[in-house]
Amino acid sequence: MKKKMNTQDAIVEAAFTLIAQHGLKGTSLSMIASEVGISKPAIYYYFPSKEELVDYLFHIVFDDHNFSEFFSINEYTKENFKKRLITDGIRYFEEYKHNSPALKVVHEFVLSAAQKPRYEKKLKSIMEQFLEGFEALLSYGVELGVISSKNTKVNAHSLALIIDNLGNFMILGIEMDYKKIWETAVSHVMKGSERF
Amino acid sequence: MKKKMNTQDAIVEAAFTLIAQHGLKGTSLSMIASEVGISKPAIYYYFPSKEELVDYLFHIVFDDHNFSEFFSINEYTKENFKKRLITDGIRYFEEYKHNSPALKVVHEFVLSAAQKPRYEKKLKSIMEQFLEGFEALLSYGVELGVISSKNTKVNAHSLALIIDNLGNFMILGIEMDYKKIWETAVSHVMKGSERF
Amino acid sequence: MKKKMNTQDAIVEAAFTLIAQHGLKGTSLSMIASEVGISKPAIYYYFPSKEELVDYLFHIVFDDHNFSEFFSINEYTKENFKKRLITDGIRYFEEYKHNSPALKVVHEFVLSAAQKPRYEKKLKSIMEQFLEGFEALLSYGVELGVISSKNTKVNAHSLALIIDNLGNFMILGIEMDYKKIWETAVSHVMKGSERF
Amino acid sequence: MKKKMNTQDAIVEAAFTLIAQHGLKGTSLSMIASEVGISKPAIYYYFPSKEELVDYLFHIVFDDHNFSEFFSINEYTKENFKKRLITDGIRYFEEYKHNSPALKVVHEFVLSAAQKPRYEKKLKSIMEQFLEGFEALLSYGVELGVISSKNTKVNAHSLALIIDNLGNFMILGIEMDYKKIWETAVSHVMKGSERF
DNA sequence: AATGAATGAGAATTCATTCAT
DNA sequence: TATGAATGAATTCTCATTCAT
Repeated sequence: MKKKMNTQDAIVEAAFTLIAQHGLKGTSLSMIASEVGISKPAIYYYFPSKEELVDYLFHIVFDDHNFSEFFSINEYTKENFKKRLITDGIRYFEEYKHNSPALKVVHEFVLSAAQKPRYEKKLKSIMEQFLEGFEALLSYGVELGVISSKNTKVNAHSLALIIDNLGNFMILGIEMDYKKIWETAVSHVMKGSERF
Repeated sequence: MKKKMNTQDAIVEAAFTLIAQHGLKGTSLSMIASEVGISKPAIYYYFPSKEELVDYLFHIVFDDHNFSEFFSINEYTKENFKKRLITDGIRYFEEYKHNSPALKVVHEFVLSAAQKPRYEKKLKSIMEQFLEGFEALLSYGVELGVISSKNTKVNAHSLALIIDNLGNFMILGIEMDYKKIWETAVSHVMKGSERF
Repeated sequence: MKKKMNTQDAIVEAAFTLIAQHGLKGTSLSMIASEVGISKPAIYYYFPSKEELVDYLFHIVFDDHNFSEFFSINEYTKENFKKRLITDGIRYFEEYKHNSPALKVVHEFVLSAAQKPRYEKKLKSIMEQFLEGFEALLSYGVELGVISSKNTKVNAHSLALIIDNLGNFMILGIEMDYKKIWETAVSHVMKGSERF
Repeated sequence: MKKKMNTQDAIVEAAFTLIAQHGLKGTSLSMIASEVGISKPAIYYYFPSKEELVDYLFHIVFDDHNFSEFFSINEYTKENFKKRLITDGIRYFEEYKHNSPALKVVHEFVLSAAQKPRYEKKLKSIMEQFLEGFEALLSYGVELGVISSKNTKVNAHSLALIIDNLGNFMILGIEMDYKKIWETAVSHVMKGSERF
């Protein structure tokens, strides 16, 4: 399957793996080159600089890591809403369990965002997109009459905060009843749950 | 008060500020030395290596950043429980607003934990302590009769996940109704909130 | 006319322009290739190495930049000698004003001559040719009876030194009364000027 | 004599020698370091970058290479003016014969001036200073009554052009009657020489 | 007639660290 | 309690060149 990757893909993959292991600054072009089995300058044939290689990874990661990738709003119905929201969420953070390098790399980007204004903007917008995804989903739930109409925004953000951090805690290997936590969080936003 | 800091403290403080700005790997001893106004080798008089300096910072950060620093369980009463939990929580993540270097450094450590097993363990235990803090607090609430007796652990973890991530989102400057989200989360764990 | 230059000429022209701008060592084959719009190895189809390309430029430059190109001895007469010498000289250094890349490249070669014995010889012979050109011209003037018969060689060299350096100063953009200086120099070698 | 130079001076000297031989771009820090017998980073202890090292050389060269270094106007009298001007001039370009690296480095700077605006300005001002030096000297000669009062500026510039280029031709090793040329040039500007 | 892919050598620079003083 | 001087190893990146196609 992996048989004969082209060099560019091999560079990208090696970069992912190594950055996941050693961090953005901790990964040098030498490391990548020797992982791929090519010479250092060969990388420059595909990417004009380390920065641009990292940018490329950034886009790959976040293009795969958006809300709609995990929660397809159009498949939600009145009947399946709660169940679907629960299972989609579980699917989302379960990915962390498999410890895909991409997810650790996301972490690296979050970190470096604090230092690189360019990333900060992009990352912020991705996060906001994520929040808006939940808002839209809950709004749709309100339309369907299955979601409490009060505080949609606050509820959406709460769900986003929880599910995002569940992944973070998972990476650290902290034991929690992830599914139960998520189920509870979802239940709180379902109709009949509001009392305040 | 700050007048004549001793060199060691000056090094530590400079290291904090710089790591917050440039990251762990992005901060060199040169930078620290010139920030403090001493020579590079002077740092070696106080710390045998960069690694040990970082270790020292690590301990400082996490000794100040523990649960009981923000939530003093013994001041909670049946009457003030909810209010207190809300205000203590707000106080916790409000600190992020002031953007204290220490908090950005925590982030750096979280990140580097993925790469340094030594940190990983320590960090994990700190996180778990944080979770246990919430568990203990909620258990005390159950005793006092103000907290739902069901799913104490799940509720405690939910609170921890939310409050921790509220800080993360704040660092990125994402606009949310932070207080409302926290109030809602607290309300969900108060007695009378349980229905499922 | 220039419409469809062949690749070789395009390489040469690009090389000229770029060397004039960035110097001999500051101009890489990559730069030339991308200026021409071809691939780097394509240059190797026309020139076996950078060195040989530079050699080629060297010859082009100095074949165009010889004495007789500017001073056609056979058009000088007793009557027009002074005037002609003045106007030909002006024409010579005025070319510097137009800042032709070729002239900056000459400079580069002069410089690199100090480092490359191969160029040194060639350059020296070109300079000597230039000096001999003036000697021949003045000798002819002596024959015609318009030029002081004393010190012909010294006078010729003086003229050569002045006219050559006028160009150098022009490149630097130093303001001088170039024409007056040249006129005065020419006058000094005309008959009747000698007194010592 | 050379016994125990300090490292900085050794770096500067090595840089001079090597730049004279291989040019500005052709001289690497590695070369300098190994010539001095130190490690590459040691150079960075003394100079923050190659550029600043070159700047330093630039200043050294031109501080030693100014008009008043060679022509001390206050030692010129009515009686010794011509003789003095001739001998000072000879002393000036004779220095080229000894082929001091500094002079070849000047050449390098002249060349690179075309590419580096920062150098261009500096170099231009040095050249202009040189021209003004001759103007001032000739003006003084006019005051003393030994120099033709006509065209002082043009005469000064002519002398400057000749003496400067005599050095250039000397570097190339072109044979000329340098002294005679200079003597003739000086004679032309002395009183009694004017006729036009 | 030209290119895509790759490389070895070497450039400038930075870093953590050492050691005599 | 510090520093001046120095270093080995590493970093990103560029360059002239090669070669199969």
